[in-house]
Amino acid sequence: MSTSLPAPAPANSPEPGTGLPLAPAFSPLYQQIKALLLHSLQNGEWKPGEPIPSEVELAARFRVSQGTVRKAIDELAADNLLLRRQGKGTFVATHAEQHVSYRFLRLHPDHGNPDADGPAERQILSCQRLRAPADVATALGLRSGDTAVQVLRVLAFQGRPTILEQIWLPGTPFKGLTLELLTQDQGPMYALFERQFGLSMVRAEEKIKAVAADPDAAERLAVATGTPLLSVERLAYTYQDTPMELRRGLYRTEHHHYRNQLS
Amino acid sequence: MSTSLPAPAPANSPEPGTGLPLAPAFSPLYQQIKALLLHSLQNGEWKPGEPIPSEVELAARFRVSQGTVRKAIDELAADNLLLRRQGKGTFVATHAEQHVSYRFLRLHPDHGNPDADGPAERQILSCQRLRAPADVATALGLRSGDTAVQVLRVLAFQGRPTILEQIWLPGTPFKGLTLELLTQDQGPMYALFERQFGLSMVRAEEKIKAVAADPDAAERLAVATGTPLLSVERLAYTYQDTPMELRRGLYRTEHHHYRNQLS
DNA sequence: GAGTGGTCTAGACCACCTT
DNA sequence: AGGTGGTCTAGACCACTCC
Repeated sequence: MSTSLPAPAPANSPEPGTGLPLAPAFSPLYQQIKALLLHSLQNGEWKPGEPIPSEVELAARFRVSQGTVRKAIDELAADNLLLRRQGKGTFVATHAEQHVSYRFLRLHPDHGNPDADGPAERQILSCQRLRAPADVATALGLRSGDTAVQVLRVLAFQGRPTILEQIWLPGTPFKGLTLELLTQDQGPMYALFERQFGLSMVRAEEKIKAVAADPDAAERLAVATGTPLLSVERLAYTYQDTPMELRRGLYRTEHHHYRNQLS
Repeated sequence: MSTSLPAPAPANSPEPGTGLPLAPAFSPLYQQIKALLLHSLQNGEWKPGEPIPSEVELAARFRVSQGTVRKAIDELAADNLLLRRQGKGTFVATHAEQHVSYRFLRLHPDHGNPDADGPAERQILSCQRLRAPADVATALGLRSGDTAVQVLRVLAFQGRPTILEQIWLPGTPFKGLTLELLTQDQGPMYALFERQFGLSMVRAEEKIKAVAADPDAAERLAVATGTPLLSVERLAYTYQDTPMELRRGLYRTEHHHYRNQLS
């Protein structure tokens, strides 16, 4: 059998017209399947939390052996885009109904298990539509002057304000995001983004520094000005690897720490 | 064919003698192969940087199909214990001759690529054998009062002292570690551990906080007392998941940041 | 050309969940 | 019982590396 797909198959061998096979342009079948699955995910054909079709069904749809779709799904599951559950099916990953309440939050209490603090108390301070500052526009791929949504909020654990966040979102995809929506909602903000705007935050990069609390941050976090804080700048991406959120957080670390696994 | 191995096969079905199959005790063949490969790695049968036998050879040795050893190797490669190179073979991961000079160091310069700073200038401040403090002993699984090696060092980038590290190692496995050895060596410290002591650091956990520089750290890092610093406490493990190193680092972050990928 | 890892297939069987 | 994902096999062929 040929290693390319019937209908939407990308070129799999060096272009016959050109004499310059600069890029080998070889992509395995399962990678093509993976790309097709990714398209279905980003098109919303299967929504977060829902099951995708079974492996045999997908194999039939793509005219491919089950082993090949298995390998495609394996990679998507390794990237946490899909979730396999033996005997039940394969499900689209979601930030809602997750056992860990905040999938991307790496702050843990110093003592006890990750959820020892109980649920976070959340307080939205503001939600405004502004012209994106230059650095924000750059990070989010906006044109300078484009409008963006800025959200300020504080998370408290056990009554102690611990995280102050400044969140920037591109204005167009997030049209209709209001303070009411944010205030009434409970559960992770990323779950709300999935429900209300069909935007799934799939991966993120964080840049961490140690900074001194300025007077404003110090007041909101109830610490002395100059207290060392973790500065966590997160850029979150959707399926298409499009940056969709810039989040600047200040974390108190007297009773918590940022945890990371290396390998 | 049965799903257990001829010679050293762990029980694969509920024990016939007991009526309490509390743990299903089912482990797939490829997991058993993986465990055998891990033993060979930790026994030093194949050393860091060296190739392991080919898939067909391993399949013959274990009386198993190539696909099964493939799956075992796949998982070890995903954990960064092995490195596959098409056409050449599968190699034992190493901290030496790695393209990235420090596999576990997540500190990046704010501008430019990760290696824009050039090689780090390293200075060993001290290397002593001491009785392990209680917290160190606990972390390393030592008895209180056991002897440990403490190393202090500073890393500088572009002439600017940036990292101050206090490293604790269990005394017995690291018998013979001296200041001379550390000073004369070039290349990552973990590579020296592999060569001299046959100990491979395979994964690590880091706990990060923001702290103020105390007078001593401030002097060694050439900053003002009270300057916010990243406190990075790393516990590094060998193959057997045995903690083998406790490393407490203070990072300056005026021109660098700690980078992390979330998914 | 020979050896290595990488892909793809087809079929059998197993473990888990639901009905 | 029937569906789902999970394991294992055997064989064919492909891409990459080295001689």
